[in-house]
Amino acid sequence: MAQFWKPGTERPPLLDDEEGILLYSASRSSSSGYNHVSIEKQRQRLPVFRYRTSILYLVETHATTIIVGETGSGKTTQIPQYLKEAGWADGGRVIACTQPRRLAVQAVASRVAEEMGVKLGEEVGYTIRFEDLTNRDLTRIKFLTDGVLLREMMEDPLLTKYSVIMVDEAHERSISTDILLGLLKKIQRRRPELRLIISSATIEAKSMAAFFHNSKKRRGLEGEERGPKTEPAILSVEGRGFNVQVFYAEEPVPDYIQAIVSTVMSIHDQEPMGDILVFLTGQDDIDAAVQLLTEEAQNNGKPSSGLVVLPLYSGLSRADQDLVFSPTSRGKRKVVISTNIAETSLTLEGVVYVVDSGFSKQRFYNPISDIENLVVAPISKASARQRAGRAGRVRPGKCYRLYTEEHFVKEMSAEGIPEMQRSNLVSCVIQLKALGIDNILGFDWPASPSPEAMIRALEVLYSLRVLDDDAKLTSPTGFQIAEIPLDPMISKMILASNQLGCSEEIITVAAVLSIQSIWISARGQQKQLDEAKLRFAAAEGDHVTFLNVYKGFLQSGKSSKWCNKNFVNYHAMRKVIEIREQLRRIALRIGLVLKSCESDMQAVRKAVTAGFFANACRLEAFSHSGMYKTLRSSQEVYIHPSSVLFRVNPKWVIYHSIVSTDRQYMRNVISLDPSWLLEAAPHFYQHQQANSIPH
DNA sequence: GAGCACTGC
Repeated sequence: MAQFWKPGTERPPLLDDEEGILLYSASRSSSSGYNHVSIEKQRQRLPVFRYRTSILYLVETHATTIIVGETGSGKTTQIPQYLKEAGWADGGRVIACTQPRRLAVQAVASRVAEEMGVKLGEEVGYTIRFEDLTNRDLTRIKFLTDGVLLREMMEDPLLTKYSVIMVDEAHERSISTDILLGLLKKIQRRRPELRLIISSATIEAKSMAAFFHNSKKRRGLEGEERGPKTEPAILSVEGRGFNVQVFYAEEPVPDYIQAIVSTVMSIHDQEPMGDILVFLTGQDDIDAAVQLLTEEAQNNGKPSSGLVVLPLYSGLSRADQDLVFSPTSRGKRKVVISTNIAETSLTLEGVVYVVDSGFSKQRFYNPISDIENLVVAPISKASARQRAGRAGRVRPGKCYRLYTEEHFVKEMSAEGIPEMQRSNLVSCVIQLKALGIDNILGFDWPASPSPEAMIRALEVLYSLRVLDDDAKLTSPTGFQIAEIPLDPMISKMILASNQLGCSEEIITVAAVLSIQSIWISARGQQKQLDEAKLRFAAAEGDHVTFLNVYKGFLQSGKSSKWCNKNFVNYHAMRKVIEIREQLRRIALRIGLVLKSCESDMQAVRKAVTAGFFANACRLEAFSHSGMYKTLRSSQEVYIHPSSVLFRVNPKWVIYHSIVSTDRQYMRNVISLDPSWLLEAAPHFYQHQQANSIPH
């Protein structure tokens, strides 16, 4: 059994994306009827209210204000209202507040509309992909995802309609937040009247302030006293979370699944009621832990019989995910074993105990091989605090860390590596180019990506004929591709389909490729899933198989029953329809002609080749193990067993992506004729023609 | 015959 001790008194700051929304709803339900508290009273009770005047003063006098706010401080819902009350939305101007996630945008916007007593979509509105609930003439406070605001910059690079832009959850450091921060800093120089509010966690506040501290004086303002101060202001607002007591393992834990089982069992046996949330890395570990714990609880006789053990990860069906939100019956204790999804994206009420493995799966990008890997790695201190905070939402809680305090203090980094420094930058570079940022290598980022990754992205875009010899966007190809909100290789495939007469089919393929999976994750029902797949399987490969599934879905009248019968994920298919519809509109806007090639799958395969020529592979001549080598760099790769071409092993294939485990597996594969490579990308393959491509 | 942290446009 794992042993813990308590080091002094640590009170983890509680960061949360919902920003007190749940506290509101709790007080509403408890006060319904006799103890009614007016919305105005509720607003005044929030910690942020005490800082109203200071915040307005700082925003008035500083170009950038950094707000450090903890859970339930109310900053997200209140600050935009304070700004509006102070006149920042007068004269047709708009106050913007960005969020990293769609759900948060919707939740916060509807709460603010309710508080202001206005109809959502009028004075208060929101915009997320596929959904614009704003009114050009009426909306004064607008919530949106940071990705949407970036897209808006393509129409209006200086974001002229906004008087104040609040970037919320900036400490999460997503790629779009970082690009946005870099661009907003540039806009500030051109628009001294614009005000920025950056909401951030404690650790990040100083580096954020340093980033926005503009040492260069603005032209025309030297010696003059007008205009806001360029040095950012920092203001801290306390939260409303409960105290969480933190315990560390005495010794390093050799097997964290086993440690989780014993820790959960001892909490269950010794601690008062309250649900347990366990953070693990991925599906495999979670399923193993759920099974072990369930067995343990059954063997352990009566004190443990009240455990309800549930897994939580994004690959679960919607129904299985919803189980973790259903209330437990009296005398039962819920144990949810989760990935990082419960760290920020989903909030579980009723959690009093958190068990933290100290690890998560993180993406790392290798610009040399151009491959992104998922690796189990230690989390940051910030992440550990965030996890602990999940125990203090309803009452004081406890957090059990399955690592030593020494490890926490000495080994764990203060904050995680920003996504920007762990990713392929192709989409990011094209977006900046489209905004007229020519000197990509000299761009002022909150965290600079490696030059290798930048150069690799420029190379890929050059090979796609998106950038010319001077690294400028080509016309029309480069500009058209920048308009399409997808990976540039997919966008290039769409453009090619226009000439090949198969755009109707290719936008379907593009929509399917841009979501996780269209199949139901079928643990334990693998055989049935494989059989279902065979009903749609096409000899050409996975892309054509997707077209068959899509056709079947339409013929069924978009039926969820049909989906379940065929192991197709109904929610994924709804998303495919939405994305496809958006792509259709964009295609028409950029001047493409929508045309079906009917049953000419050669056209479809050629279009795929036009976008993904760099991912072409050849089967090794004497290989019976299905080994392929990439044409570009002679890397050893294999067709993933989930592909319809697994064991079919056509001589030439193109893959959509690589999953690396013990081998490099190609996911989503299509066969091709190698002569198409020269047709699609002569510049890329000419020099290889002599030795590798037959003609 | 094997494996997919999480967002977002």
